[in-house]
Amino acid sequence: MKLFDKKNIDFGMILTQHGLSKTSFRKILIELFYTKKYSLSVDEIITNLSFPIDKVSVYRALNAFEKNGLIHKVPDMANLIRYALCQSECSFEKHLHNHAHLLCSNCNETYCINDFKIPVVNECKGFIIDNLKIILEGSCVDCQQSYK
Amino acid sequence: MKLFDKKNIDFGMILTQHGLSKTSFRKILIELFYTKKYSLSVDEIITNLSFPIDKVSVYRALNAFEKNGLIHKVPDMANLIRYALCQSECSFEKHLHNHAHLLCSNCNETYCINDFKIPVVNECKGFIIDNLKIILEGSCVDCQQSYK
DNA sequence: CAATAAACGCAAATCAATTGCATTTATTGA
DNA sequence: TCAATAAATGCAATTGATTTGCGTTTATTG
Repeated sequence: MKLFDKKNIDFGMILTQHGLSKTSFRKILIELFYTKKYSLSVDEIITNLSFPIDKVSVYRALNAFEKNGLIHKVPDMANLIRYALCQSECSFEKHLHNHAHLLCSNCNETYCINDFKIPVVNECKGFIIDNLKIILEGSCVDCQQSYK
Repeated sequence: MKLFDKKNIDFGMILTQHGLSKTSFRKILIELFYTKKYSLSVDEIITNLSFPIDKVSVYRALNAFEKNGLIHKVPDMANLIRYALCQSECSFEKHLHNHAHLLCSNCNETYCINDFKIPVVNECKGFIIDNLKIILEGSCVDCQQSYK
Protein backbone atom coordinates (compact mmCIF):
# COMPACT_ATOMS: atom_id res chain seq x y z
CA MET A 1 0.00 0.00 0.00
CA LYS A 2 2.80 2.36 -0.87
CA LEU A 3 1.65 5.79 -1.84
CA PHE A 4 4.78 6.62 -3.79
CA ASP A 5 7.44 5.12 -5.98
CA LYS A 6 10.79 5.48 -4.28
CA LYS A 7 12.56 5.91 -7.62
CA ASN A 8 10.60 9.06 -8.30
CA ILE A 9 11.58 10.83 -5.12
CA ASP A 10 14.58 13.09 -4.78
CA PHE A 11 15.34 12.78 -1.10
CA GLY A 12 18.11 15.35 -1.27
CA MET A 13 15.60 17.79 -2.67
CA ILE A 14 13.22 17.10 0.19
CA LEU A 15 15.96 17.92 2.67
CA THR A 16 16.85 21.11 0.83
CA GLN A 17 13.23 22.18 0.64
CA HIS A 18 13.03 21.85 4.41
CA GLY A 19 16.23 23.78 5.02
CA LEU A 20 18.21 20.69 6.03
CA SER A 21 21.70 19.93 4.82
CA LYS A 22 22.12 16.93 2.56
CA THR A 23 24.46 14.61 4.38
CA SER A 24 24.60 11.01 3.25
CA PHE A 25 23.09 9.84 6.51
CA ARG A 26 20.20 12.28 6.42
CA LYS A 27 19.34 11.30 2.86
CA ILE A 28 19.18 7.67 3.92
CA LEU A 29 17.21 8.58 7.03
CA ILE A 30 14.53 10.46 5.14
CA GLU A 31 14.40 7.64 2.58
CA LEU A 32 13.86 5.20 5.44
CA PHE A 33 10.83 7.16 6.59
CA TYR A 34 9.41 7.05 3.07
CA THR A 35 10.17 3.34 2.74
CA LYS A 36 8.75 2.19 6.05
CA LYS A 37 5.10 2.96 6.20
CA TYR A 38 4.94 2.94 9.97
CA SER A 39 6.46 5.23 12.54
CA LEU A 40 9.99 4.61 13.73
CA SER A 41 11.78 4.70 17.06
CA VAL A 42 15.46 5.52 17.34
CA ASP A 43 16.33 1.89 17.90
CA GLU A 44 14.28 0.76 14.93
CA ILE A 45 16.05 3.30 12.75
CA ILE A 46 19.45 1.99 13.77
CA THR A 47 18.35 -1.60 13.21
CA ASN A 48 17.15 -0.73 9.72
CA LEU A 49 20.41 0.85 8.63
CA SER A 50 23.11 -1.21 6.93
CA PHE A 51 25.94 0.80 8.45
CA PRO A 52 26.86 1.77 11.99
CA ILE A 53 25.53 5.09 13.18
CA ASP A 54 25.86 6.82 16.48
CA LYS A 55 22.60 7.03 18.37
CA VAL A 56 23.36 10.66 19.15
CA SER A 57 23.47 11.47 15.45
CA VAL A 58 20.07 9.85 15.03
CA TYR A 59 18.63 11.93 17.84
CA ARG A 60 20.10 15.10 16.41
CA ALA A 61 18.90 14.37 12.90
CA LEU A 62 15.42 13.56 14.16
CA ASN A 63 15.31 16.76 16.17
CA ALA A 64 16.38 18.75 13.11
CA PHE A 65 13.81 16.97 10.93
CA GLU A 66 11.11 17.68 13.46
CA LYS A 67 12.09 21.30 13.91
CA ASN A 68 11.90 21.83 10.18
CA GLY A 69 8.53 20.20 9.71
CA LEU A 70 9.58 16.95 8.05
CA ILE A 71 8.58 14.52 10.79
CA HIS A 72 6.68 14.68 14.03
CA LYS A 73 6.64 12.79 17.28
CA VAL A 74 4.24 9.91 17.73
CA PRO A 75 4.42 8.80 21.34
CA ASP A 76 3.17 5.34 22.04
CA MET A 77 1.24 4.09 25.03
CA ALA A 78 4.42 3.41 26.99
CA ASN A 79 5.61 7.00 26.67
CA LEU A 80 8.35 6.05 24.25
CA ILE A 81 8.92 8.47 21.43
CA ARG A 82 8.43 7.44 17.84
CA TYR A 83 8.63 9.56 14.73
CA ALA A 84 6.47 9.65 11.64
CA LEU A 85 6.49 11.64 8.43
CA CYS A 86 4.47 14.80 8.58
CA GLN A 87 1.43 15.17 6.46
CA SER A 88 1.55 17.57 3.55
CA GLU A 89 -0.01 20.30 5.62
CA CYS A 90 3.08 20.51 7.82
CA SER A 91 5.63 23.09 6.81
CA PHE A 92 8.74 24.78 8.07
CA GLU A 93 6.71 27.56 9.63
CA LYS A 94 3.86 25.59 11.07
CA HIS A 95 3.41 22.13 12.40
CA LEU A 96 -0.15 20.89 12.37
CA HIS A 97 -0.05 18.09 14.84
CA ASN A 98 -3.51 18.34 16.15
CA HIS A 99 -4.52 15.02 14.78
CA ALA A 100 -4.94 11.67 16.40
CA HIS A 101 -2.88 8.56 15.84
CA LEU A 102 -3.93 4.97 15.56
CA LEU A 103 -1.14 2.74 16.78
CA CYS A 104 -1.26 -0.97 16.09
CA SER A 105 0.16 -2.74 19.11
CA ASN A 106 1.03 -5.74 16.98
CA CYS A 107 2.91 -4.35 13.97
CA ASN A 108 3.62 -0.83 15.20
CA GLU A 109 1.99 0.63 12.15
CA THR A 110 0.87 4.18 12.75
CA TYR A 111 -2.07 5.79 11.04
CA CYS A 112 -2.69 9.50 11.24
CA ILE A 113 -6.34 10.40 11.56
CA ASN A 114 -6.75 13.70 9.84
CA ASP A 115 -10.49 14.05 10.13
CA PHE A 116 -10.47 13.65 13.89
CA LYS A 117 -12.50 16.35 15.56
CA ILE A 118 -12.53 16.98 19.26
CA PRO A 119 -15.93 15.79 20.39
CA VAL A 120 -17.95 18.31 22.30
CA VAL A 121 -18.37 17.00 25.82
CA ASN A 122 -20.02 18.58 28.78
CA GLU A 123 -16.91 18.67 30.88
CA CYS A 124 -14.96 20.56 28.22
CA LYS A 125 -16.98 23.67 28.94
CA GLY A 126 -14.79 26.69 29.22
CA PHE A 127 -11.53 24.89 28.67
CA ILE A 128 -9.41 26.40 25.90
CA ILE A 129 -7.53 23.63 24.17
CA ASP A 130 -4.14 24.49 22.71
CA ASN A 131 -2.71 21.10 22.11
CA LEU A 132 -3.87 17.54 21.58
CA LYS A 133 -2.21 14.25 22.21
CA ILE A 134 -4.44 11.42 21.17
CA ILE A 135 -3.23 7.89 20.74
CA LEU A 136 -5.66 5.11 20.02
CA GLU A 137 -3.95 1.79 20.49
CA GLY A 138 -5.33 -1.41 19.09
CA SER A 139 -5.17 -3.77 16.15
CA CYS A 140 -5.03 -2.67 12.54
CA VAL A 141 -6.99 -4.51 9.88
CA ASP A 142 -3.99 -6.46 8.62
CA CYS A 143 -3.11 -7.74 12.06
CA GLN A 144 -6.70 -8.72 12.82
CA GLN A 145 -6.80 -10.78 9.62
CA SER A 146 -3.51 -12.48 10.33
CA TYR A 147 -5.02 -13.91 13.51
CA LYS A 148 -7.88 -15.58 11.67
CA MET B 1 -14.78 22.80 44.56
CA LYS B 2 -13.99 19.87 46.80
CA LEU B 3 -16.24 16.90 46.31
CA PHE B 4 -15.59 15.50 49.76
CA ASP B 5 -14.93 16.46 53.32
CA LYS B 6 -11.55 15.19 54.36
CA LYS B 7 -12.75 14.60 57.91
CA ASN B 8 -15.28 12.08 56.71
CA ILE B 9 -12.81 9.90 54.87
CA ASP B 10 -11.02 6.96 56.43
CA PHE B 11 -7.89 6.81 54.31
CA GLY B 12 -6.68 3.66 56.02
CA MET B 13 -9.94 2.01 55.01
CA ILE B 14 -9.42 3.05 51.43
CA LEU B 15 -6.01 1.41 51.43
CA THR B 16 -7.39 -1.76 52.98
CA GLN B 17 -10.23 -1.91 50.51
CA HIS B 18 -7.69 -1.82 47.71
CA GLY B 19 -5.50 -4.49 49.21
CA LEU B 20 -2.78 -2.07 50.23
CA SER B 21 -1.07 -2.06 53.60
CA LYS B 22 -1.66 0.90 55.87
CA THR B 23 1.74 2.44 56.44
CA SER B 24 1.87 5.96 57.79
CA PHE B 25 3.36 7.21 54.54
CA ARG B 26 0.76 5.57 52.35
CA LYS B 27 -2.08 6.98 54.42
CA ILE B 28 -0.64 10.45 53.98
CA LEU B 29 -0.04 9.82 50.29
CA ILE B 30 -3.62 8.82 49.59
CA GLU B 31 -4.82 11.74 51.65
CA LEU B 32 -2.68 14.03 49.51
CA PHE B 33 -4.40 12.78 46.39
CA TYR B 34 -7.78 13.49 47.95
CA THR B 35 -6.64 16.92 49.16
CA LYS B 36 -5.06 18.12 45.94
CA LYS B 37 -7.64 18.27 43.24
CA TYR B 38 -5.14 18.05 40.41
CA SER B 39 -2.83 15.29 39.34
CA LEU B 40 0.55 14.94 40.99
CA SER B 41 4.04 14.16 39.81
CA VAL B 42 6.58 12.43 42.03
CA ASP B 43 8.39 15.70 42.65
CA GLU B 44 5.18 17.52 43.50
CA ILE B 45 4.31 14.80 45.99
CA ILE B 46 7.64 15.16 47.75
CA THR B 47 7.31 18.94 47.81
CA ASN B 48 3.88 18.66 49.39
CA LEU B 49 5.02 16.42 52.22
CA SER B 50 6.13 17.89 55.55
CA PHE B 51 8.68 15.15 56.17
CA PRO B 52 11.56 13.71 54.16
CA ILE B 53 10.68 10.73 52.02
CA ASP B 54 12.82 8.70 49.68
CA LYS B 55 11.84 9.17 46.06
CA VAL B 56 12.08 5.41 45.58
CA SER B 57 9.41 4.89 48.23
CA VAL B 58 7.15 7.30 46.38
CA TYR B 59 7.64 5.42 43.13
CA ARG B 60 6.94 2.10 44.79
CA ALA B 61 3.86 3.38 46.56
CA LEU B 62 2.53 4.92 43.35
CA ASN B 63 3.12 1.70 41.45
CA ALA B 64 1.30 -0.25 44.14
CA PHE B 65 -1.58 2.25 44.16
CA GLU B 66 -1.85 2.05 40.40
CA LYS B 67 -1.66 -1.73 40.31
CA ASN B 68 -4.50 -1.93 42.80
CA GLY B 69 -6.75 0.52 41.01
CA LEU B 70 -6.45 3.50 43.33
CA ILE B 71 -4.71 5.92 40.97
CA HIS B 72 -3.81 6.00 37.31
CA LYS B 73 -1.18 7.60 35.16
CA VAL B 74 -1.90 10.92 33.51
CA PRO B 75 0.97 11.70 31.18
CA ASP B 76 1.31 15.30 30.17
CA MET B 77 2.32 16.75 26.84
CA ALA B 78 6.02 16.52 27.69
CA ASN B 79 5.83 12.77 28.31
CA LEU B 80 6.24 13.24 32.03
CA ILE B 81 4.22 10.94 34.21
CA ARG B 82 1.65 12.29 36.61
CA TYR B 83 -0.83 10.42 38.76
CA ALA B 84 -4.46 11.08 39.50
CA LEU B 85 -7.11 9.38 41.58
CA CYS B 86 -9.12 6.82 39.72
CA GLN B 87 -12.79 7.39 39.15
CA SER B 88 -15.23 5.27 41.04
CA GLU B 89 -15.52 2.84 38.18
CA CYS B 90 -11.94 1.72 38.67
CA SER B 91 -11.47 -1.32 40.84
CA PHE B 92 -8.89 -3.84 41.85
CA GLU B 93 -9.84 -6.13 38.98
CA LYS B 94 -10.35 -3.64 36.23
CA HIS B 95 -8.96 -0.29 35.38
CA LEU B 96 -11.16 1.81 33.18
CA HIS B 97 -8.81 4.38 31.83
CA ASN B 98 -10.46 4.94 28.54
CA HIS B 99 -11.26 8.51 29.23
CA ALA B 100 -9.62 11.71 28.16
CA HIS B 101 -7.82 14.23 30.31
CA LEU B 102 -7.85 17.98 30.19
CA LEU B 103 -4.56 19.31 31.46
CA CYS B 104 -4.20 22.97 32.28
CA SER B 105 -0.74 24.05 31.24
CA ASN B 106 -0.85 26.90 33.70
CA CYS B 107 -1.93 25.39 37.02
CA ASN B 108 -1.46 21.68 36.20
CA GLU B 109 -5.01 20.96 37.15
CA THR B 110 -6.26 17.78 35.57
CA TYR B 111 -9.84 17.12 34.65
CA CYS B 112 -11.06 13.70 33.66
CA ILE B 113 -13.59 13.72 30.85
CA ASN B 114 -15.84 10.79 31.46
CA ASP B 115 -18.31 11.37 28.70
CA PHE B 116 -15.65 11.39 26.01
CA LYS B 117 -16.61 9.14 23.15
CA ILE B 118 -14.29 8.20 20.36
CA PRO B 119 -15.62 10.06 17.38
CA VAL B 120 -16.34 7.93 14.37
CA VAL B 121 -13.93 8.97 11.68
CA ASN B 122 -13.45 7.54 8.22
CA GLU B 123 -9.90 6.45 8.85
CA CYS B 124 -10.85 4.45 11.93
CA LYS B 125 -12.55 1.85 9.79
CA GLY B 126 -11.58 -1.60 10.77
CA PHE B 127 -9.27 -0.61 13.56
CA ILE B 128 -10.06 -2.28 16.88
CA ILE B 129 -9.19 0.10 19.68
CA ASP B 130 -8.06 -1.42 22.96
CA ASN B 131 -6.62 1.58 24.69
CA LEU B 132 -6.87 5.32 24.58
CA LYS B 133 -4.46 8.00 25.58
CA ILE B 134 -6.00 11.38 25.08
CA ILE B 135 -4.59 14.52 26.59
CA LEU B 136 -6.07 17.88 25.76
CA GLU B 137 -3.76 20.61 26.97
CA GLY B 138 -4.86 24.17 27.40
CA SER B 139 -6.19 26.66 29.90
CA CYS B 140 -8.80 25.91 32.50
CA VAL B 141 -11.52 28.41 33.32
CA ASP B 142 -9.83 29.63 36.49
CA CYS B 143 -6.55 30.35 34.72
CA GLN B 144 -8.29 32.13 31.86
CA GLN B 145 -10.04 34.40 34.34
CA SER B 146 -6.87 35.14 36.25
CA TYR B 147 -5.40 36.58 33.06
CA LYS B 148 -8.21 39.09 32.65
C1' DC C 1 3.10 -11.46 70.86
C1' DA C 2 5.93 -14.05 67.76
C1' DA C 3 6.36 -15.36 62.84
C1' DT C 4 5.86 -13.83 58.30
C1' DA C 5 5.29 -10.59 54.79
C1' DA C 6 5.55 -6.11 53.05
C1' DA C 7 7.47 -1.47 52.97
C1' DC C 8 11.33 1.53 53.54
C1' DG C 9 15.92 3.84 52.87
C1' DC C 10 20.11 3.85 50.72
C1' DA C 11 23.25 2.79 47.05
C1' DA C 12 23.71 1.51 42.63
C1' DA C 13 22.04 0.40 38.03
C1' DT C 14 19.35 1.25 33.95
C1' DC C 15 17.47 3.65 30.06
C1' DA C 16 16.28 7.41 27.08
C1' DA C 17 17.85 11.56 25.80
C1' DT C 18 21.07 15.55 25.88
C1' DT C 19 25.48 18.18 25.96
C1' DG C 20 30.46 19.38 25.11
C1' DC C 21 34.04 19.12 22.22
C1' DA C 22 37.21 17.83 18.71
C1' DT C 23 36.92 16.13 13.94
C1' DT C 24 34.77 15.52 9.55
C1' DT C 25 31.59 16.92 6.01
C1' DA C 26 28.61 20.23 3.63
C1' DT C 27 27.58 24.92 2.09
C1' DT C 28 28.90 29.46 0.36
C1' DG C 29 30.54 32.78 -2.48
C1' DA C 30 34.70 34.86 -4.55
C1' DT D 1 36.65 25.18 -8.36
C1' DC D 2 38.55 26.17 -3.84
C1' DA D 3 39.13 28.29 0.45
C1' DA D 4 36.36 30.06 4.40
C1' DT D 5 32.52 29.25 7.20
C1' DA D 6 28.86 26.69 9.08
C1' DA D 7 26.80 22.47 10.17
C1' DA D 8 26.91 17.50 11.15
C1' DT D 9 29.17 13.62 13.20
C1' DG D 10 31.40 10.45 16.67
C1' DC D 11 32.78 9.74 21.13
C1' DA D 12 32.73 10.49 26.02
C1' DA D 13 30.34 12.07 29.57
C1' DT D 14 26.14 13.90 31.76
C1' DT D 15 21.40 14.38 33.00
C1' DG D 16 16.96 12.98 34.76
C1' DA D 17 13.44 9.77 35.48
C1' DT D 18 12.73 5.35 36.97
C1' DT D 19 14.02 0.71 38.62
C1' DT D 20 16.54 -2.93 41.25
C1' DG D 21 19.06 -5.18 45.15
C1' DC D 22 19.46 -5.65 49.76
C1' DG D 23 19.64 -5.05 54.62
C1' DT D 24 16.59 -2.87 58.09
C1' DT D 25 12.20 -1.37 59.80
C1' DT D 26 7.28 -1.61 60.03
C1' DA D 27 2.81 -3.88 59.32
C1' DT D 28 -0.08 -8.00 59.11
C1' DT D 29 -1.71 -12.45 60.66
C1' DG D 30 -2.92 -16.03 63.74
